[in-house]
Amino acid sequence: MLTIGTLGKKTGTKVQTIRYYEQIGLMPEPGRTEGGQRRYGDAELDRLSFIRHSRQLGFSLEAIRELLDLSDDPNRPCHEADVIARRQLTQVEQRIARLEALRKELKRMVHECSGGNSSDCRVLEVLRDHSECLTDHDEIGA
Amino acid sequence: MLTIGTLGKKTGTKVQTIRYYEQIGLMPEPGRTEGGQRRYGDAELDRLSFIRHSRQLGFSLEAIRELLDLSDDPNRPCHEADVIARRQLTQVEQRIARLEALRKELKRMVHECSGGNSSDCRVLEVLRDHSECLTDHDEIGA
DNA sequence: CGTACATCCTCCAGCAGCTAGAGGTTCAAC
DNA sequence: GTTGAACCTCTAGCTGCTGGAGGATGTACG
Repeated sequence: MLTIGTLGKKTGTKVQTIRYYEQIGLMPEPGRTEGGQRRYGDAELDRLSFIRHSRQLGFSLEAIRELLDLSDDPNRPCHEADVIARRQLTQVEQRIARLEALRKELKRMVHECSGGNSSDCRVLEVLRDHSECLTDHDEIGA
Repeated sequence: MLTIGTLGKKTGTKVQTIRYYEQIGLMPEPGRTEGGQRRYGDAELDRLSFIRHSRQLGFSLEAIRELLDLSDDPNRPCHEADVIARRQLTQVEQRIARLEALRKELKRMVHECSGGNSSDCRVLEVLRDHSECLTDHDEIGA
């Protein structure tokens, strides 16, 4: 039986985060000691590891909820998990593409800086005037 | 003189967002009509364009605040703006690197899915067991 | 058995960067 | 004069946590 602190250490999760996961129903309500402290078993350890690992791969908590539901029911088709993972992959690829565009623009901006006063700073100038940009980057960064 | 709605349309900003920028001091308090409605001039249009464009390039509102301060004072050295832009570039590059690692992992996961039941789903299996991963990806996605 | 103190508990507030809605007023056109 | 779109303020909510106050519990040591 693990305390919440030990569980946190084993999974690299802050204690408050575990309680938060419980609050939003991602983690089950665990057993308690007589005094009211949470105690966890191996099932919870596995579940939290799954959650954490999914987070590291960038899945949203909602996506993780779906994945956990699938994982809980061994008869559901694998296809569903695959769809979620592919969706995540697409999102990651889109974000990379956007960030690449930003990187290009920023690099250009920075390289043109020649070190005078802000009155004739290329960085500020580019920010002032979108028309100097190579790409559209309509959507907001990140 | 522009209404807040027109200013929003010209800069691709929602009305509430403009008011939010005013609230946090990024946009100045504009003049008002007798009835209390905001009216904007060209200076505000330029300023908001600058803010929006910087956001598109991924700068945080805090960074934008610094850039605006620089922009407001033509005697400050360009160097400062350059430092901010380079910092941003570094952050973007780091995010790209992390996302590339995620992409690789997700791709591998997805390709291995052969379409059975969730009981032997590779996607779920990989999520369950971090040790199957190629990379470390300690830090959380995005 | 008593005590120290690390860890636990609940509850509430806050971060970025907006976004949405309620409930009411103003402006501009017809 | 009247309509109706756009404005106003205020509050609350989104994601995914994180931190702190103020107090209870659990365990180790003497």
